[in-house]
Amino acid sequence: MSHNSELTGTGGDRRAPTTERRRRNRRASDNRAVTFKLPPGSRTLNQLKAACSQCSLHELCVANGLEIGDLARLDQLTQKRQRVLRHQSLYKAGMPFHAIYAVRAGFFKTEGTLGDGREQISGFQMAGELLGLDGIGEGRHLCNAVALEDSEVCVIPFAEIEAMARAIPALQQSLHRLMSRSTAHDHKLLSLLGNGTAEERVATFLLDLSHRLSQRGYAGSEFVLRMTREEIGQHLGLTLETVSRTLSRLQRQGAIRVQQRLVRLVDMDALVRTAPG
Amino acid sequence: MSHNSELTGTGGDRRAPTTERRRRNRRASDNRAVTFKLPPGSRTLNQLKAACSQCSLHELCVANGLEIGDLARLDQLTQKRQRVLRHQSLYKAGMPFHAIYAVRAGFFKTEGTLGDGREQISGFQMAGELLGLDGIGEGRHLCNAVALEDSEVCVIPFAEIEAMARAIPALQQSLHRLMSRSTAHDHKLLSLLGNGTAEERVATFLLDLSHRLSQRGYAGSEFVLRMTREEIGQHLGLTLETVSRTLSRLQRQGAIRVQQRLVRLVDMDALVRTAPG
DNA sequence: CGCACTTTTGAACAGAATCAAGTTTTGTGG
DNA sequence: CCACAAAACTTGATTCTGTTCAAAAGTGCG
Repeated sequence: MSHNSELTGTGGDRRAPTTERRRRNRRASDNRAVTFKLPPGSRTLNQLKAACSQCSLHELCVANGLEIGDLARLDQLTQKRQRVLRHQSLYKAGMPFHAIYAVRAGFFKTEGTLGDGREQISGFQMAGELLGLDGIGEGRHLCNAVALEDSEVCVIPFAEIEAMARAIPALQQSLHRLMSRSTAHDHKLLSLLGNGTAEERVATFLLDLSHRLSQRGYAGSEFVLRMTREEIGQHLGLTLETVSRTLSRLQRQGAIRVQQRLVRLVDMDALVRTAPG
Repeated sequence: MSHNSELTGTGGDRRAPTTERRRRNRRASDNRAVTFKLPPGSRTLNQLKAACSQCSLHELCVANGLEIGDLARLDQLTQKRQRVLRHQSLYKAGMPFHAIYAVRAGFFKTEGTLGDGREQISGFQMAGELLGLDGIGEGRHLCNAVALEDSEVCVIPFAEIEAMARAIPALQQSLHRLMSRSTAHDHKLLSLLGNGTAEERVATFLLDLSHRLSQRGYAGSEFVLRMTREEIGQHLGLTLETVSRTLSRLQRQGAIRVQQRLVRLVDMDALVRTAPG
């Protein structure tokens, strides 16, 4: 598949390959957020598809646990969509915080900068995951959310979902659960960066991706990495060379099979044994 | 004050130095959570002192932003106190999650274990800070919360504060703000562990402590570390030897003055220059 | 006073970073 | 469709920061 376009999840093995998507120019500097105008007529259809009640990611996202009636109310909030082209930012550090975002399709990274050149990628977000939670506290975003492929998000105005959460206990709980899980995920990552060897970090990273892809119905044992070696390194606290070497080593050990961005987890048990915990 | 039950904050420079606190036996294995029976008669007084509306940490904690009437309602929730002796656990990984906790006095660490010996301390919590947020997602605690000195917490039943947050928007917002800030703090730490040298990590750690102590009315330029070098290392992803060496180096450079647990930040600017970001 | 714990410091070692070169892949424009 | 340029990836050699191993000194408490 040359460049597959369709706002694919991440696996590439769920939807059939589709017609080529036209590539927009995407220079590294060209990262304004862009909202697409939909062609006239498509609006209604899109709204239908868009509703939480119709969304296939339903039970992974904020809608989890809601009754049918409440789902309909949530639909009102999540009408607004925003497309973000590859290498463009959904939001940037310093921008005022108004909304959180649920990834509908595509793949994001959230990166913080350390003043000098160094950057840390706090996480990668795929379909059904939330973006922007760290902006609540200060009323402005603290990191850049950049699409790694052409993507689409649901825009969820935060004040409004807060209001709705007051009326719908299940929504409130869902929101809290997601925030808490994101914290738990961060703590695991902290532990990994604090204690893990390069091999443990990479193995854990692959298993985490695999797990999240499985949850979304993609094959967990073979997938395409949406990020570069450098970005993996910025996430795991390693250099791109070390990431590359470690992937090669895991391959030599027979745990995985790597070919550029394509990864196959050949010996899952070996990976699990390699990962700590 | 025989066994210091004077649950001191953390500075040690706010209250006058007192008579030696009698050490309870504090074997590593002796870490059950213990709720003290208060001496008869003291109950009423304590409840009064205990109320959020009377609490000096008021604006740092969940009560922040509440109006006087709502504060009174919150007081109903936060009646329950729990003392935790040094080296005992407030909760442990795996225990069912029912409540979050606000540190009223004392000092905690939250540590996760990696199966093998390795441990990561995700954070240190001082007066006014929340404990247990990472348990919401799974309904059970994911780490151990251990008191580093005799401490006291407010027990906040989570289902009840959720209910109250539905009724009091300011409380809801306060809760969300605290969760978000904890995430933001984690992300900064991630960045530090991913990119920072030992010197940058230790300098940043000292500045963070200093800042939080200042917020609480303690001197930010001189304080007593409540944790061992090993615990600092488990937090920053360093060995205790490296922590010790780094503190010595910072002292040689004239940035700080260290004498066992006592730290004085002599040249704050130098520290800030050393810390990244 | 003695014992356990904590801290400091030194010396040797190891894992990842850095520096460097070469290859493959991808994208662009003719 | 091809050629060229840029980006991404791999691999090797060397360097360096922090770890490990080890010993000794300081501190606190019974």
